[in-house]
Amino acid sequence: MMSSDLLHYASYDIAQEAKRLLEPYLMPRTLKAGTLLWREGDTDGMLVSIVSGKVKIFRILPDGKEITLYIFGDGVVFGFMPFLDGAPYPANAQAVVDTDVLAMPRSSLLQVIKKNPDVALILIQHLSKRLREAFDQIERRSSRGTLTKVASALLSLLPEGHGQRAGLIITLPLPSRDFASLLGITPESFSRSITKLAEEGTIERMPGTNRFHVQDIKRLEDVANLIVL
Amino acid sequence: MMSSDLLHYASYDIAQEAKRLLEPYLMPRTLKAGTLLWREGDTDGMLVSIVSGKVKIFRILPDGKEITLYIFGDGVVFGFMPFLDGAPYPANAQAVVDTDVLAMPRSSLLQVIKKNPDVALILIQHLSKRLREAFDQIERRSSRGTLTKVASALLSLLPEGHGQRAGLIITLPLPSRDFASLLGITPESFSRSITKLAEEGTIERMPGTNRFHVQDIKRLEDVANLIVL
DNA sequence: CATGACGATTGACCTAGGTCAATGCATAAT
DNA sequence: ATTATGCATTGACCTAGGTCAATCGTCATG
Repeated sequence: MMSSDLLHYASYDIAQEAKRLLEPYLMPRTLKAGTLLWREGDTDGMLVSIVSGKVKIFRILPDGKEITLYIFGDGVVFGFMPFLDGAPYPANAQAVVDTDVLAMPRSSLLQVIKKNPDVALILIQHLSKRLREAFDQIERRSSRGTLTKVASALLSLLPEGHGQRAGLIITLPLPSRDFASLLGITPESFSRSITKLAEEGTIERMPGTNRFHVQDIKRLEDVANLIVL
Repeated sequence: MMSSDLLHYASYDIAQEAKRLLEPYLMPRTLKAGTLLWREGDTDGMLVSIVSGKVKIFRILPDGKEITLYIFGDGVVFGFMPFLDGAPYPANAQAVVDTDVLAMPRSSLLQVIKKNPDVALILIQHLSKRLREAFDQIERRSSRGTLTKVASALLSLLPEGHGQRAGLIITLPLPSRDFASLLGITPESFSRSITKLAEEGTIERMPGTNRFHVQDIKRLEDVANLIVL
């Protein structure tokens, strides 16, 4: 089963704890939209904690297409992989909007780990989480049916307890083009799926915004779960 | 760029070191082909080191299709994720052939980690490796062109220094059906790609075996690299 | 207001590859 | 030897969805 953390915000204590430990070494820095933090293959980089903004982790295929692995949002800590196993960054990182971060150079991180082994445990948990998310990505990209992908993606964006909340409004945290890429589909396909959902009354577009009003959440869940018949 | 470790054998010191540390706690066990080591969602399991055999890590989609995430071979250590972050196993594990393993129950692993923090570092390296491989999977499944996938998969199975070795023989380590699933394609598509490669003289079938003779390695590399023109 | 620019949307088209079904080819079982 | 079983292969078919191109909105700029 997919846990469907499509967008990544730091949820809980792990990130907090990590930040507390690392704080003394973190340096504030502002990244203009479009800035590359590092490229796939780079061996030198930094550990980053996002204060506000969004960073996209992606790969470029030989034919030039890019595939988005993650979109990281406020509070997420990342960029530590090369420190852990010595191998280069496995993907590119780019700020998709103006982004404020706290950053720490390679050397400092190694110091901290030596001094405080607990940091290692925290990193392990981060890695585990990433790995689980990667599995979800694989599943997402392998399962067929764009409609399904879109529906489940929308569901994952619903605010907290969607028991029968009044405000069943979904806000895309990204331009739909980028969102589509995160789902491994084209913007056109994304749009078509939205149109289909709108036509059958499951959701309603809110023109001029990246928002949708959910009319029939039960139906949306059905579509997401591939209930064929 | 993909590192293309399609099949996973323990390559280097990490696994050795891990095994040395864990040895006292490991119990030999034999798994008949088809045995499930654990299911996705299980919270209780074990850490496993393969002595001989193969284990498939896979997920089942809601529609019943299964997607193969890894095939682990001799020497690989795996199954530790739930211990690290407390969450359940993210996928199923099944022996695909009769397999001899050394296994360690959950409780023991926790003890060892407490006693010897270095183990944590080793686990980190394992996790990093897995994560990188997962990215490769994502890339593999996202890139289009079955021919490309098959060609690069075959290349990754070539024995060591394929400078201009005499024996350019590729042996599929799995029935082609399973191999196809690892590539995220159907057995039929796999077969078709092989046929195409054979027709153009790039490889030659060796009937009755899971083997192929590579005639034109340069060409094979070109195909793998998507060199369109 | 007019113009441009950028993204979302829609339509028309086309193809890669999944599905289903038939056939072949081996080894295993009787 | 003969049948049975299981997988690989091939063929025919069909569709999801990628690609390309045209249109439409919306917002920013002069």
